[in-house]
Amino acid sequence: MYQNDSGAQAGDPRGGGGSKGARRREEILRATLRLIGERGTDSVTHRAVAEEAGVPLSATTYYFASKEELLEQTFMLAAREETERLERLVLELAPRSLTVGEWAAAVGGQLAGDVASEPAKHVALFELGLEATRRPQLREELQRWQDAHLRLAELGCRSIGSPEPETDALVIVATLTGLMLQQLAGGRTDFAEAVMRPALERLFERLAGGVPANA
Amino acid sequence: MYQNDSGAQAGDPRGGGGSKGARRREEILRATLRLIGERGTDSVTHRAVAEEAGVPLSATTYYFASKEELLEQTFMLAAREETERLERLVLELAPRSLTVGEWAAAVGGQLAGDVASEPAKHVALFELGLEATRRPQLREELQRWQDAHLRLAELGCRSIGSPEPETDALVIVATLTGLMLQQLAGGRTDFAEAVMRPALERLFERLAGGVPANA
DNA sequence: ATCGTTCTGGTACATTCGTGCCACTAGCTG
DNA sequence: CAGCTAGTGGCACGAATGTACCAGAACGAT
Repeated sequence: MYQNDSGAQAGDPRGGGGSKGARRREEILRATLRLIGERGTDSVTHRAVAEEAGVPLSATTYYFASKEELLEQTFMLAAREETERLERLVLELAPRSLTVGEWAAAVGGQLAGDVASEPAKHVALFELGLEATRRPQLREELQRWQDAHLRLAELGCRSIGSPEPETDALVIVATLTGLMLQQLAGGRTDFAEAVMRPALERLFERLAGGVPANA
Repeated sequence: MYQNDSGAQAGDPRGGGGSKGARRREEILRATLRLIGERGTDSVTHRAVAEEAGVPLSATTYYFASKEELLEQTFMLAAREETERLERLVLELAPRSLTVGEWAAAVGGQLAGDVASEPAKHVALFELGLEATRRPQLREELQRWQDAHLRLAELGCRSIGSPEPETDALVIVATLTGLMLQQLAGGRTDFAEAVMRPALERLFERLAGGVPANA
């Protein structure tokens, strides 16, 4: 039995990693993610996923005991990847002692770029986040995810000399979440420059202590 | 034919408003909202809605031509009500020239209270917002909704003397959205005091110009 | 080569789904 | 009264769904 053996996935899922079966498993998860983002959670059926992934119907029931499990695992994959990406960004930026304006530009640009280049993935993350509202197991994972975000934001806040890094991290994570949602819902192409950047510049600048971003 | 005649609903839907049929129509919409919030968009089927609303199956197809239309109308009902509620709050607070701390307490308390007392409704709003990502007609309504929020936030910003009310409104709406999402996902009972209030106090205080909230 | 496990791909089935249909009642207009 | 429209409620149908099942391929270990 391969099912329920969720501990076997590759730690490094780039290109050719993982055993043969693990790759197929991941293909299925990615297909699910694409479906959720493009056509909504309703459209996730074993058949639709199988077709999207290019595998026979039974492969989806082989790797995942039920539709519930399929959705859970999809969320965990997406959340893990997203956290890693964010982690890379912050850990790369933090030691450089940037100005607030540079932080805003870097974070905003990266975030808006990510959302714009993979909207389906981010829509799916929100959908799954809401799904987690109702499923205890997903809820736990979601909580871990939120905590990771908070820690990263706190790190950034300390790096710009925030006097209240914990509260500020709370505000920043909430704002970033809200902005991502706005970008997804609004669909404008100039979101990064027209909304995300100015909003973050203003926010970071004020939180840092009132120094104008371009001073 | 009653269908597609979406202009007929009551402007004042308390208790006994609207014609006989309009009340049933609204009952169906509210049942749908409850279902979405408690069991997710997937669980919205004609049969489930009918049972939840206490009407026969055919009533759902009589008042709404399709499942799509049912979801659209549900979103519009929820969005309209939510906007009205927010509008009432801001219009009541704005002329009172409150301090930033009072603003934070009022807005945060109200918002957290609303979310806590009707979590299903707010989950449903987010779900439908995501759905709007894919449906042009819903998207338009969502845009109007966002704009209303922005205008209200801008009004509040001017009332606390923000030097950049437009950008600040952007930040505030995004933050409130993110905080609501956090409250829904986290499920902690002390969210209002432990998270929402301090975050908003800090944010409002900084945006207003750096005066401590309790000064 | 032979065995056991992992994985594959096809098919079958009971259930649930959206929706169309129709006979019927309620309530108003003349 | 008749007649019309809005609204009601039960039922049926074809399509889609989750999932079980099974015969066999692939493949490492002995």
